[in-house]
Amino acid sequence: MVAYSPSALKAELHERGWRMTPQRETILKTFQNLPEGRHLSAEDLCDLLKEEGAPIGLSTIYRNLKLMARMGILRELELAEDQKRYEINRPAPHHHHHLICVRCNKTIEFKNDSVLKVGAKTAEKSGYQLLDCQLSIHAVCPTCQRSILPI
Amino acid sequence: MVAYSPSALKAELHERGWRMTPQRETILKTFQNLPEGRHLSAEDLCDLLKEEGAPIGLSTIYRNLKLMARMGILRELELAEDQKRYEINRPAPHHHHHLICVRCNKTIEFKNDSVLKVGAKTAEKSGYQLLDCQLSIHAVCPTCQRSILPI
DNA sequence: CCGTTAATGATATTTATTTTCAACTACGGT
DNA sequence: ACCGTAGTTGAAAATAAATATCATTAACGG
Ligand SMILES: [Zn+2]
Ligand SMILES: [Zn+2]
Ligand SMILES: [Zn+2]
Ligand SMILES: [Zn+2]
Repeated sequence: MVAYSPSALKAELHERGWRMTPQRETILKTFQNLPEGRHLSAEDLCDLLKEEGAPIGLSTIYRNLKLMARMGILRELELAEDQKRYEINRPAPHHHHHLICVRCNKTIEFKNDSVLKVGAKTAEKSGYQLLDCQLSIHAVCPTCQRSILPI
Repeated sequence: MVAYSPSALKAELHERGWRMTPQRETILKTFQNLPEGRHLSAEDLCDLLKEEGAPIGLSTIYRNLKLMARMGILRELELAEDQKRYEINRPAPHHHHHLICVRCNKTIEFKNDSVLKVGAKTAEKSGYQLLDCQLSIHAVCPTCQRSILPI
């Protein structure tokens, strides 16, 4: 789990016989400039780039979100919703986890280095190359506990 | 996070004005009797029940998997695939986490009580009622590291 | 046993994601 | 700087997980 620059991405792509493209650089930079706590779906990103005047086709976005997640550059999150969301994958001390209300989807980020250490050690012990380590706590927030609305 | 019996499920359903049904009991018992390490998708469960001569409609299965996950009875897992998978949610010492190869989806379960404690404490500190706590380690398994096949 | 109302299940629908494929372009080689 | 190869893009079509619809069934309190 390392922080990526556009040139580092380019180098790793070339290692595999792949190419750097303006679209890939745009996507990487967009996530790097996103404030912490912002998690984008594929459509969110598509809309955001359109607004900023640098539109990228939705298929390309889907393809590269998956690619960059599998490279360990992005984290693929399932925040108790019906679509995947992504954020940049940064090492400690930026690395964090998510506490998610399963009813209203309100999400709180929190940090805990010991969990990250457990993840790194577990992967290493089995000879796995670590890409991402995420603790997801599914729970009911105080507001939803009070609400009468059913599960 | 408690272990559920059919009667405990019935009691909690009644608290909310809902009903116990044979289908709900079948689903609960099926997951309780499943060996550790078995994770079923909605369609897996539908097929399994059909084989066992106690078929349940797919809509009913989808509805109740979601319901029981939101009650904390089942865990909803995203095991690096394109569909959600479920398993019974049992407290320590059965509680476990998942190490997932993002390329071949091979999954290893492992236990770590300290992570569960972090989850419980984090939820409590924010006044959240804990339902499930899952550490997902996304990584590349030894076999896939060796393979030439691209990400 | 009855009446109310939640639950089921076959079907239709939605929608996130993937696939297809022709046009484009990154980039290694000349 | 120019080619040629082969990876990439993006619009459109296809796929499939998940949800909604709705007539029928059945749980359960009285
Ligand atoms: Zn986050
Ligand atoms: Zn909530
Ligand atoms: Zn498991
Ligand atoms: Zn693998």
